[in-house]
Amino acid sequence: MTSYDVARVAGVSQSAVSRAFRPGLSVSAKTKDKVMKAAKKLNYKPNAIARMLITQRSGMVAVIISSISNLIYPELLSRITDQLSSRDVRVLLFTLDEKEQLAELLDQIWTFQVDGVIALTAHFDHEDIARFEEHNIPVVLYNRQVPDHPANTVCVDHEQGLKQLVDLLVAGGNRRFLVLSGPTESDVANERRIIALRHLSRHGIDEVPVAYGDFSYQSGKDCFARWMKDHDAPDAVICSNDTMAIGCIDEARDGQGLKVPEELSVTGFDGIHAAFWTGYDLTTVRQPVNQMAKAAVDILMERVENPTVPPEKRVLAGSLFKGSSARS
Amino acid sequence: MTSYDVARVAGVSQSAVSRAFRPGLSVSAKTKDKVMKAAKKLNYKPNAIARMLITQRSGMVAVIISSISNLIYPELLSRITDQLSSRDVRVLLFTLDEKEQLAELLDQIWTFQVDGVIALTAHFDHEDIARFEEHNIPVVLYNRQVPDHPANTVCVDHEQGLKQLVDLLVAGGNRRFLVLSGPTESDVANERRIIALRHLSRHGIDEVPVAYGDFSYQSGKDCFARWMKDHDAPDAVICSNDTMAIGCIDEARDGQGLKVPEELSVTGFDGIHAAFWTGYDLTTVRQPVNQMAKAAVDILMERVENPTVPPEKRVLAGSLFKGSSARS
DNA sequence: TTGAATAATGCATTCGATTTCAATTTAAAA
DNA sequence: TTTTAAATTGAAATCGAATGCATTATTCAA
Repeated sequence: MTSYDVARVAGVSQSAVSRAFRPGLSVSAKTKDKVMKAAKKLNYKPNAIARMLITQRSGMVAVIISSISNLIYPELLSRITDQLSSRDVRVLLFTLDEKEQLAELLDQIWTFQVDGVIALTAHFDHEDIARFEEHNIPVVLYNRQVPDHPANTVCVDHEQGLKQLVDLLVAGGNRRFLVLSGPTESDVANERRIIALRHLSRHGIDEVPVAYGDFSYQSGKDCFARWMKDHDAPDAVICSNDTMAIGCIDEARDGQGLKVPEELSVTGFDGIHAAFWTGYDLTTVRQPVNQMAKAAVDILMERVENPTVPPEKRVLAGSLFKGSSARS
Repeated sequence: MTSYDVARVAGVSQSAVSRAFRPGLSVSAKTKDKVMKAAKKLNYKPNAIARMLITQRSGMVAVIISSISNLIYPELLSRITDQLSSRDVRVLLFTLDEKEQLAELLDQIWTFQVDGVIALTAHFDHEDIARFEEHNIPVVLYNRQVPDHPANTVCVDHEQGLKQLVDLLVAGGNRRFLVLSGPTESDVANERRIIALRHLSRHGIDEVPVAYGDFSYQSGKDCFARWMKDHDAPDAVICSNDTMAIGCIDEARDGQGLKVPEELSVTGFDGIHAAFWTGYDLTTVRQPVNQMAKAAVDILMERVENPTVPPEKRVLAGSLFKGSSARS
């Protein structure tokens, strides 16, 4: 079923059919009506691919996601998809586990002529961003900054969130800290670690030890277990994300026989669903996922409409959730 | 950068460029080499959209997902995406929360000319399947059967998995059961409930009470709490999925002060990551997500290549995981 | 060396809609 | 009723690659 078929049945030209289906174009009510009737009869729907080819707009946005197992991403992905689809834009989903796959992935993205990209991934440096600029494809990064390169970014306010978190822990009497960080390759991990250490230092708490995991539950468990082999238990463990914090709590309780929070405070970051399960009831900083998804889509689509709009970094405040996993 | 540009630089025809980029077509090594050199120089990549238009193949598969918050889906989605991308097929992601949005979603799918559909959703009846057949778009359903309508399906073997689970519980001395089911609108919930009840009955255990939730953590908690208001604690709760089971355990421990598994056995179904966290260590039936994702993609792509292949239902065995959430 | 069979190549058409431009119709103003 | 401006309309070009067909170049056997 093509627009020509509809045109024949409706007794108008093919151009008229096309115009009838695009809003705001010059068609008389009578013609439009004839076209729509014929279209309904033939069950005609305009072919999106032909439209993409001629308009040079695909109506698709690539969403690139690493480690979907990080539980913050499913919800984020869902929200982003909803936001985009309310603007009549589709999501082309790419997963990216290894940095090595990036080159191939970028080729795919060019050939598919996506209108824009939302990157929920760490495997993206300023060179990659530059390549998108060459192709005039706007990109929005999530919780990620590229040093020395202005880029569209949506970030949770780590500074503000971690300040509140650290203040709360110190006020609760915690003095001997351990920071359980994500890997040093991760900007988010580095930022969270450095900021947490800085705020501790402002309370006069220095030389705080750091153990490194990979954001996973298992690494939270293992890192804490390894630490406890050679050290006394700290008062509090500040984890880079909720998943590690949950691993740490499980290890503390079941592996080390420590009571949380009586003998050990544990905090997370993100506000994943599981953090609020009563078995954990994590003290954590919640990312405003809805607003962040909306912000990412808003920023992106504004640049899609108008490519000359300069890059923007939008920082959204997180909210401290006072659970029962930490003395406070 | 179009194939014409490359053709000019390489000193060949546009057809030659096209042929150089498609495998198995008749081009001499010399021509191919000239084309590739020119393509590299111009940084040319074939335009996927133009290709779609002429070949009538989009190289995209629609994945429709409801309730991404069901923790089995993120992993599944990730596996499916990997499987598809290894076949050089992209994922167009759609979320579908309300049945009402389905009509609009289907329109989108037609216009985008996807090569196939993988449906991780309950909102799909045989009428919808029939419409896909009309459009010659193959569909694979996940853990879902459409009565009286042959359809491509990948299912975990509920029968076998639940038999093992029930046998284990009975062998462990559990006699007084409660079934915590997902909603009756859900086929999966119905199947799991009915099969569990049947197997209990084979052990002479009849008239087992059922409470209904909606697969969510909160509903697991709430249902169990509500049940305990008017009843004595059962020996064991068989839940329709892991998330409800986790909710049930949290309510049992923190709300009702019951020891799991000493005073209450709780089992789940699915094998989500959180089920294996030591805080829960759920006895559950694990879906072989990798194989199921692969099976779904295999079945789908076979029908994409050859639309006359008849529908197939593939049932994969789950594996019983004996955690410490149930006496056994 | 010749002829037949095969491989390589280019021309021109095609996919299905959008859009410019010129022609025509309609509406409004005089 | 005539003139002018505005709104509709259709013809034709366009987006960028794939491909059937006819032509030319190559290979191999005789």
